[in-house]
Amino acid sequence: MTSSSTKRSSRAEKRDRIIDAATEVFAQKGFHSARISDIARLAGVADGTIYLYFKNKEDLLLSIFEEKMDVLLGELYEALDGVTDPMDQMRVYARQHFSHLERYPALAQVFQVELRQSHKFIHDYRPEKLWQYLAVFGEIIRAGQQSGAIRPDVDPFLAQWAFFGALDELAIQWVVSRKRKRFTLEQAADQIVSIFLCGISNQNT
Amino acid sequence: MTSSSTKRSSRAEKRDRIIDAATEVFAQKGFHSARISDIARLAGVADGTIYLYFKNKEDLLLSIFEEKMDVLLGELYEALDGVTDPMDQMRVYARQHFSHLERYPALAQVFQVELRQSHKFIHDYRPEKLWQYLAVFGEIIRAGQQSGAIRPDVDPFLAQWAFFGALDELAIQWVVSRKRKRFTLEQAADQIVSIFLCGISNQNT
Amino acid sequence: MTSSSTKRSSRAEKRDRIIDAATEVFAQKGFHSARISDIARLAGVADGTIYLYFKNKEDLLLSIFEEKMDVLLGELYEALDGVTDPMDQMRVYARQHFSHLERYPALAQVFQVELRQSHKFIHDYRPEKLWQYLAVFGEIIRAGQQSGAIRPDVDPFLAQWAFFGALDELAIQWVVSRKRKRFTLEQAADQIVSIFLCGISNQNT
Amino acid sequence: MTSSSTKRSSRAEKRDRIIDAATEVFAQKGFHSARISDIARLAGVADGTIYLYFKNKEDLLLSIFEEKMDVLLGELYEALDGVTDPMDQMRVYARQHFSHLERYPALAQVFQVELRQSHKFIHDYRPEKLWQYLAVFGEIIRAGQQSGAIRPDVDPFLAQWAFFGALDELAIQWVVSRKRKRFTLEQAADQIVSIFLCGISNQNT
DNA sequence: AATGAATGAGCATTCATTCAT
DNA sequence: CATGAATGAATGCTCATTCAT
Repeated sequence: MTSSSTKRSSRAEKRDRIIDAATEVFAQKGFHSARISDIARLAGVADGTIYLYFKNKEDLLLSIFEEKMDVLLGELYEALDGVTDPMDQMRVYARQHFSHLERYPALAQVFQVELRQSHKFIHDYRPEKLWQYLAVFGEIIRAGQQSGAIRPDVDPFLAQWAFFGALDELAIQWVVSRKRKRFTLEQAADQIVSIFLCGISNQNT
Repeated sequence: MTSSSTKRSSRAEKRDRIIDAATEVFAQKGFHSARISDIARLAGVADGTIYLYFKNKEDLLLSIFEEKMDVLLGELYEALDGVTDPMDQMRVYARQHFSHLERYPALAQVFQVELRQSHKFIHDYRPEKLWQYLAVFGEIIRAGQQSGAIRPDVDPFLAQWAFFGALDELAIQWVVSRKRKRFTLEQAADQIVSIFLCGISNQNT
Repeated sequence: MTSSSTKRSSRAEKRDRIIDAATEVFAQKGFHSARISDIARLAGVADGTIYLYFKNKEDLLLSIFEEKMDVLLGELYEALDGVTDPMDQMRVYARQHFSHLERYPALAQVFQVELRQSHKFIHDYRPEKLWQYLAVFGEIIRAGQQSGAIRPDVDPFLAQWAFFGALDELAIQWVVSRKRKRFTLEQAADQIVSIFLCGISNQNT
Repeated sequence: MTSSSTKRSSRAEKRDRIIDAATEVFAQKGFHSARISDIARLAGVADGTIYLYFKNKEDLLLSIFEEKMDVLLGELYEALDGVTDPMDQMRVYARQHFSHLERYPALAQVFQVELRQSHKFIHDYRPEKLWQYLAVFGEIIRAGQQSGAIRPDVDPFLAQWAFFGALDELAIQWVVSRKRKRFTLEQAADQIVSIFLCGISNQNT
């Protein structure tokens, strides 16, 4: 390993340490109450070092989003690999989404709660990674419509947001009802998929 | 009219003026950027006066929620009055929800965006009015299950959140995409209801 | 005394207390090392109160200049009152200038040293009060030229800056050589006036 | 040329590059706003390298003063070489002073403005090179007094500061009124010398 | 000698909230 | 009830300087 590659890897590693420390601290104290010095201490670096890697506190929050959305997207593609039936794809999509939140509780808190405290994220930011994530669902619908498995009068754009909204709301409720979980995410995934696939009406069965 | 009732009504009226001013200012500048003095000026009162009516800035935000949820609930009950078919009830529910947001854009901004900037609202607050609003939907489902119109294996609790999440997410997208709306809320309402009722699968038609 | 005049006078009085405290602290610790909290403590107000009267730390410094230049100008006019001979006027001008610095050592430090630490004062600010102060000297020259007492080939604009520069430099030297004064300001005033009036050449006597 | 002398000369050359870069950057952005990294980039060295040649940022500023005062002094001696008449010597002194500032505008900015932003330069530093520069003028006066050309009651110490103050103030005004120069330095030099030599009174001519 | 990544001290300023009038 | 002047807590960020390589 060359000196330059050592430096590069140590640089990336330090960046990761900061991202992870920030995720923990943001989850624990909330974005606004989290102090840069808290994050620095947990990451084992000086306050100023954070600013060598991130423009400011908000950029650090948005970087968590970018970084972890990459992981989430990667896992999604992997999970969908080989699944061809649109109904199965949706089930995999929902389960994978919730499974990720379940495995990374601090990240779940940041994604479902803290990120939305950021005025910038809500107002100015263009969360392209999220759109890409949603577009996967949109594509499932379009493909299903092509194959005739899905009703042609469904608007893929609206449907993907509705589906995501359902997932997201249940994820939020699951995150904020820390103590007494009223449901498991697996149950939730299956219900949502079932409703989206078949509706709730009894008339068609 | 007695002097005391005059005072009472003037007190209530002043409270309303503050609530409305706060809604405007929060919508315009965002919760965190909004200054109490901005709200006071718009309401035509002194800064300190606001603290005679509300405990603090966050209480003011939450009071908008409480106050306006009452209106929203009232309108919902009114709109559902006389509608008996569960399917029709859901359609009315969704349309009424969106219609309200459409009529009060500043309030929509506060409900869909600013309210969620409040650490307290997200973490500690128990938004009972929201639960009550959701429970109306849950009851529709339960009644439909009683009458056999709705599948018995649908969990009303999860379904109400999923439905609300879908409505909510589309409402957010509609609010934040200020300039170029990609859809009307009426379209969105009908799609969501259609999907919830019948699902997206083609197999049953 | 009406309530409003009481308020006004207490307001002006508080402003004065802050100005005086700032003068002391700036003189003692230097502009950059002086902390707002130091000034607030000495003035007997809260840190934030200072910002009700001044835009920021630099504005506070420049306000000392404005405020005290008014006093300086007032004293100058008073001292020149009734003096008609240009030569006498110049002598009065120089003595009055130095006498003021001598009586207010903290202010002298601020005027001669700290004010010039302000990037804004040097670069952007238009010290109109200073120009007015200088213009008094320029007028003396012009009047002297009218009456024939002063050489017509002297450029009043250049001469006023040269004269002020001489006064100013000696004032600086007097201020910074805190411990061992090598001269009195009275001596200095007389020498400068003598040189300006008669030059240093021996040929004319 | 030995290797060591090569190194020494390259060392001196690098030091000069840093001095010149610092002069430019200080003149352009002001002492406080100038960043060491700006200077390093312009000099083509690493940030840390500057600290191999200078103790700190302030030392760098003062080193510009020391370095360039040597040049100024050298030029002054050269210009005065062969001039024997005290009156001529003063004229040469003033013209040489201003001519130097005119030829090196960035240096003029640093000398007339930025140097005085340094708390250390004003308070603690003993600018011996400046005293030496002034002493040349003091010597002219003393020699003139010996020869009878200059009034014996002129205090050479006060006169040299007064003369320097006049030169200095006009230099500052010339530097800060970047856009619209109200006078040329040549005019200024001649006026000052004329006033110092003959005074402004009309009575002696 | 040279590098440049890492350090960490240091503080002006805002504005929600209070309370004397 | 209403006012609005006064309060004071609370911290992100910069950048001169260091030092391991």
